[in-house]
Amino acid sequence: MANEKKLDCAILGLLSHQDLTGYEIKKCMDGSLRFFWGASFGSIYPTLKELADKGFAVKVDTPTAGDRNQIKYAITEQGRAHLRKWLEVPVVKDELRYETLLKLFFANEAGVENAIKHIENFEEKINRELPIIKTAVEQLESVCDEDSTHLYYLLTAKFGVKTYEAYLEWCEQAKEVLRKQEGNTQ
Amino acid sequence: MANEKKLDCAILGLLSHQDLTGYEIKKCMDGSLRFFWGASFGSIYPTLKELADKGFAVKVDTPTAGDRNQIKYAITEQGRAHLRKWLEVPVVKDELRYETLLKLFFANEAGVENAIKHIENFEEKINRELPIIKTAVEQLESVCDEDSTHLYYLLTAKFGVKTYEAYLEWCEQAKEVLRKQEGNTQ
DNA sequence: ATAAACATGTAAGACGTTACATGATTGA
DNA sequence: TCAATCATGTAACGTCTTACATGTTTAT
Repeated sequence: MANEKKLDCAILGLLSHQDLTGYEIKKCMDGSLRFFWGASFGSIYPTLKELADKGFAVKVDTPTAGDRNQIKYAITEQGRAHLRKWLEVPVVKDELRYETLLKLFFANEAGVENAIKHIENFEEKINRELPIIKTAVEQLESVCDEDSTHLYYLLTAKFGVKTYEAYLEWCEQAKEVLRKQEGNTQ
Repeated sequence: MANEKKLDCAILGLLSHQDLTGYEIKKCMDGSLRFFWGASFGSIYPTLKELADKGFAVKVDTPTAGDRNQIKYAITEQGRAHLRKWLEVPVVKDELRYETLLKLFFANEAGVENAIKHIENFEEKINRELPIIKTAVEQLESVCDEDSTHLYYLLTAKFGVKTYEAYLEWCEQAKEVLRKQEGNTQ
């Protein structure tokens, strides 16, 4: 019960908000879920078929946009029940793999400048993403009474802002420490 | 070049600090790398063999503790070169999968109380871990001149403190928002 | 016309976890 | 003596990514 395939639940969750195609699901993953979840086409399409096989989702006819190759899926009652059951089970594990920190941890082998470079790359990426999330927060704050799904989206976006700001503070601090070191040994 | 198997590099990195057995490597993963990397025995032992096959590591005789079933590994010059090469390549991607946020994002389907529960579970876990990391920071700060590997360890630990504190702030905020909601709709 | 984005899918392979199997050593 | 920890390993299985294959539609 606790070890459901998570992509199943992620997709089912998206379908619980609205009917979607595989392509649109990918866009959600790269959009609102971007900073805490991800999936490739190569996993989305097969999973969507599995979901249909299990009766958790069904293809729906799209009268709109006639014969674009689209296949829209809708969640079924069974699918909704499955999703709900998963939601009620406690989280098993948040899986974090910061390649940046891994490289930093072993940076002794490659030198201070190299370490600073990794931190700067990380910082740049965060600086690119943060304004996007902040914009999302503002938009969501203005509409979050209309639909309670917005509220949860808002909370995850706020999580993004909090952590990204913490990242940036750390980057400053870490660079400073390393620059001092640079003077001493190198 | 950029797509090295990361566990190879993580283990090589640990071996660059000191000779280790598979069991000890696992303890490092569950210790100092805990909050940003992880690996199971089922991946460590086979990887260690692969590393030996490739000439990146070698078994070393342990005169100490004679015939305990230990197999200690040491990094070779080739292994060190491989590690250095990986360290010099920019980070490909930090992979974050917050199951907690995934459940929160779709919490509309299971209700406010369920959402609060997930946040509280998350909060508890962070509250358990944070003092451990803080202790590590203090210890590292007192010895970080002796050995520059300590400096990098310290920086990653500080990252942990920063982000964990941000998590906790967010938890408070998020619970407050949800408790307000609870009054309104449920 | 043509590039970008839309749209779906498969196959191969990499990677990792869980569960199992086995046994020694240490400390209470 | 008995539980915990030390210690190594394999097999089955699940999951995901990458690369490939294919074709349409839209906007410039």
